[in-house]
Amino acid sequence: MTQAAEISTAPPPRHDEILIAIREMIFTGELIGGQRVPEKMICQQLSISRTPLREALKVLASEGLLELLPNRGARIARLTASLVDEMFPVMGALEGLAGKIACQRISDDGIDEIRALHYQMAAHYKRGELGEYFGLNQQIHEKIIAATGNATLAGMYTSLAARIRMARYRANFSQPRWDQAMAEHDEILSALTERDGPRLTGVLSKHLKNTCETVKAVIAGGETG
Amino acid sequence: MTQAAEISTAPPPRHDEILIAIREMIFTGELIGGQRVPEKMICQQLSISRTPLREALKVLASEGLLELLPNRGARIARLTASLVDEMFPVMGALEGLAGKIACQRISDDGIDEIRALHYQMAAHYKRGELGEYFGLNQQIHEKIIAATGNATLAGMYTSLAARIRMARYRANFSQPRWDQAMAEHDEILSALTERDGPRLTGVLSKHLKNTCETVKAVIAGGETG
DNA sequence: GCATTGATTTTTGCATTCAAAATGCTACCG
DNA sequence: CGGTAGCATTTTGAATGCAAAAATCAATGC
Repeated sequence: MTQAAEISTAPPPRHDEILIAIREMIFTGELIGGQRVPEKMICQQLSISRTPLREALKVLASEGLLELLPNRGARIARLTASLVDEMFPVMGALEGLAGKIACQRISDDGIDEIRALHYQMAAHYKRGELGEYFGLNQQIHEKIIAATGNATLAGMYTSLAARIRMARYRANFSQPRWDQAMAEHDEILSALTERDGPRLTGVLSKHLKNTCETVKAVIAGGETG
Repeated sequence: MTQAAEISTAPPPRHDEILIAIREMIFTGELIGGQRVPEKMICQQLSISRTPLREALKVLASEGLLELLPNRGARIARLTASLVDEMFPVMGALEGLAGKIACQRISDDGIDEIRALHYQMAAHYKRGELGEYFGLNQQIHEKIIAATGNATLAGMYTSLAARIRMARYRANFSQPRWDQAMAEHDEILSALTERDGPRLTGVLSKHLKNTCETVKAVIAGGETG
């Protein structure tokens, strides 16, 4: 085994980094829904040429994060209420499946990790730290999905979650809604601890329905981010 | 309104056609699992340059139909048993959701269309015409998904179905299995006619489990297509 | 005879270039 | 004054060209 083995010391492919960079620009709100994306601008901003950029744009379009208008360039996808109504039932089906499988397969250590994240999140909730709360919240949901050991499921979930993140709905996260969400998370942790698949699936579904309403409220308010 | 309006008389984007062409090459078995895909070869075959081809390859990779090895080109994805075990539960969740929604939303005409497809399929079954059977089978499942009116759901389903189609499992479709599948389809039509969502979901799930076993049998037999 | 090393060839990744479509502007006409 | 036609500019779509990495092959040493 004289070769460098599997550890890739090679420079990372530009194309992937561009993908990540643009996704980040969308999530941070640097690029917002409906906005056109001139290739030249992004090229200068990232110091790359148009070829790898265009490759990344095609992939992002296939993920639904932006739309390509032939001969008229790309624009950031706009999240409509009807799209949200489409996406959340699918999210529900995926998370429901994940809940069921996770209860069967997650290790005790895995549950402990989620519990740790949960209490961290609860602390941020009590201190009113919304940004930190959302970060932990996302991590918990991802951990549950990851606990299924199903990469296909995880990939689809992540893709859908990314499209919803475009809404930046946390801007419309009222205190009552926050209280409710935190209570739902208590239930989630409880169901997971008891490895009660059906209950976890039910709670996740309820949690998701409420999130859906919040997101739609944001969109209806004109903030389509 | 002097412009050409929405009717696109413009030449279709090469990039999309390439995508479709390569997908077709995978489904027809012209490109088989594990096989490397030299850019030059495809370029000559389709009479295009490498730039749009590479854009298409990136998209296909993001769809899971092929994998990109940095600096080492693309290869057709290989369907492993563990991947199939991942994909079918997700398919089940999606089809289950589709069954539920379809029963609520499908029009009577929509049911009639599926019924027509069903009887056509049954005729091919009786005549032992496997290829035609599979074509109709695919159309029926797609119709059920389409009846939900949920494009996000349909897109995810289609993407997963495409990856499974790579297995060309019809090669291993025994007569007993075929009899069983046809019986399941009778049940599917029946549940749909009665608009019995839970029953439809259950039948689709059973149908899918059997398909999963058939696909895995093909893979285990060395034919990874 | 076999393995290893080095040069050659091929292939990939990206930048650049060229052509076509769309956009914006100006001048002209009603 | 408003609208349209024509031209210039900008932007996208695709082909080509160039540099780096990988694969291939030959020669050398053991």
